[in-house]
Amino acid sequence: MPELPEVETVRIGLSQFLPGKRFKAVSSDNPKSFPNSNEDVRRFLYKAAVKEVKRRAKVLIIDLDSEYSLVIHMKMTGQLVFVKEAKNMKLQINSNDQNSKFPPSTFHLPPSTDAVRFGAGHPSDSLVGELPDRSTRVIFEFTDGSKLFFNDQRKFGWIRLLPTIEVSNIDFFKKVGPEPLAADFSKQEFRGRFKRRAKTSIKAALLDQTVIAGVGNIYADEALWGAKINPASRTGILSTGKLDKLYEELRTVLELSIEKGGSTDRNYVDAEGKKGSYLKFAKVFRREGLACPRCATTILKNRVAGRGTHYCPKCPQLEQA
DNA sequence: CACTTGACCTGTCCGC
DNA sequence: TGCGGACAGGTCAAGT
Repeated sequence: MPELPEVETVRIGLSQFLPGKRFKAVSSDNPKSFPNSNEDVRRFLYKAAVKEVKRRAKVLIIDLDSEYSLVIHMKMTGQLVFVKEAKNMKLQINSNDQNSKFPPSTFHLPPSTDAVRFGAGHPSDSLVGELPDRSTRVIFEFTDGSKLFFNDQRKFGWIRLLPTIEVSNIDFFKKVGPEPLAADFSKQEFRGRFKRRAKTSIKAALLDQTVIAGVGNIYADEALWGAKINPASRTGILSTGKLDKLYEELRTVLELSIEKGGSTDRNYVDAEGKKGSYLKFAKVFRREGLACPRCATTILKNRVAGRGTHYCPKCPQLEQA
């Protein structure tokens, strides 16, 4: 999915457009993507307005003035794309999806309108064409005619409408670790979080959302390269100095990526449908077979913690010598 | 508990 | 060109 920098980029984008917008209609092709009942939608979403768009870990939270919130996890392939002004667009979503094991939603379908993309960059900067497309799972329409599309090829992602006060009680939020970019997140706390995971690889520990929030496969590999740590290293053998270096590198990499609008490997786009450019700056991710920017050794890719893992085999050794 | 593996889905790419 | 298998940015539930 979108990792922390991608979700943060979407949050920043949506924050420009959504506050004050009032929901008029929602449609969904798939209860897995949006399981709320029509009754909940009618009572707490329709006529509610957006107050604020927030993020915790890789999850977006849209607070409404009905004291309800939309909680959104994009998982691997989710996209949230805002489309301003639209007319004559066909809204029969996923009409070709005859094999779906879920019945079509009975949510009220928005009136026909015509898509005009808002803020779309040059076509080559966009992965999103006419919307809705066959990956569109949920469409929100606002009273001014603008729309928010939730596209999700693999259907792992979800959106839930919950009372705002219950958001922090969902299982994921009760267990998730601290925000790595929070001003009060210290090196000491970072080191301490890994004690529980001493016997696993540092890569598995970084990906564990209950240790630190928001790190995924791209930034785990990038931060470990920055700190000259082999991703397969057992967490327990890493020195205080090494973990401190990892703390610095992780924060640097996450901040740089937010500045670059996130990473687009395959599906990720920002709130206006545009790709992020961080991968141009990546040192190891998706660079297997190329030269390490530091020591020119060939970058390898293999499996660590069940995930494709990119690393320089030489840098950590040079460091120890 | 800590740790690993497979499942959830669809699409694409690669080798035969 | 077709077909099977591996793999893809993330969690979960199960197993040891």
